[in-house]
Amino acid sequence: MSEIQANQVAPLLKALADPVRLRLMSMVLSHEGGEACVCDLTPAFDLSQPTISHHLKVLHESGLLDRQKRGVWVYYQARPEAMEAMVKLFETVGVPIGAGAGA
Amino acid sequence: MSEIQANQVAPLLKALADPVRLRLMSMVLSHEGGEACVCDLTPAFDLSQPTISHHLKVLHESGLLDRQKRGVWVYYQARPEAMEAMVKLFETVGVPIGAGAGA
DNA sequence: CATCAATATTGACAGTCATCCATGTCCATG
DNA sequence: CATGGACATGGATGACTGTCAATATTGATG
Repeated sequence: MSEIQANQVAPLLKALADPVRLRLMSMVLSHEGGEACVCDLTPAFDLSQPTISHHLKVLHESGLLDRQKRGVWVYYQARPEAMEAMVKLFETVGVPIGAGAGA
Repeated sequence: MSEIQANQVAPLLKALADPVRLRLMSMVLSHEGGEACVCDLTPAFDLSQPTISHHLKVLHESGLLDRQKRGVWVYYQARPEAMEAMVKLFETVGVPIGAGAGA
């Protein structure tokens, strides 16, 4: 792995290397339609709304989540490459995605 | 993905979420015998020896690398689970491991 | 236009991190 | 036992991060 590649991959891993952001990704991926409104995500955490907004921004700016505003609500959806990476990651660590067949 | 799982996986990703540590893992994995001496690794970076030692410690303590002292030299080798995870990760981002057939 | 609800932004703060220099530890060897 | 080389540890420091409270922005609705 070249230095250049390392410098490209590391920020993506950094974006995922947080329990809250991992769970956010997981929730978006497993949510109906592959997308979730902020209002679906925020209540699942014991964190303030700005904090969740911050984490979603990190995931968005690192290219893992797409943003889409619909009316007053904002929907986030995993980008295809992110989805592939997350699925492989979850596979590796034994996390079920859609069904409940984890190790 | 449960909160517990997220709390388990995040530290592993955090350990990998650094360009230097990614390259260290890659170098150890692709090195002959799947192991590398610190003296093999340090010269590849423009960093001080203590800094490399620190990164190796992080990888070791997160369970990704095993340590083995042989005489004056210390050899690091990837643990099997780490190897699997890294291979999948490299697959996902298009990094060749042994041969040179990357995208 | 005034108000309310959903989300983002700003500013602040404590904690963590990557890095270095200096030094310590351990082992081989003369 | 003294020396030198390989590696680790400790301490310091500047940069970044996760979090919150307060506030701004935007869209729907009366």
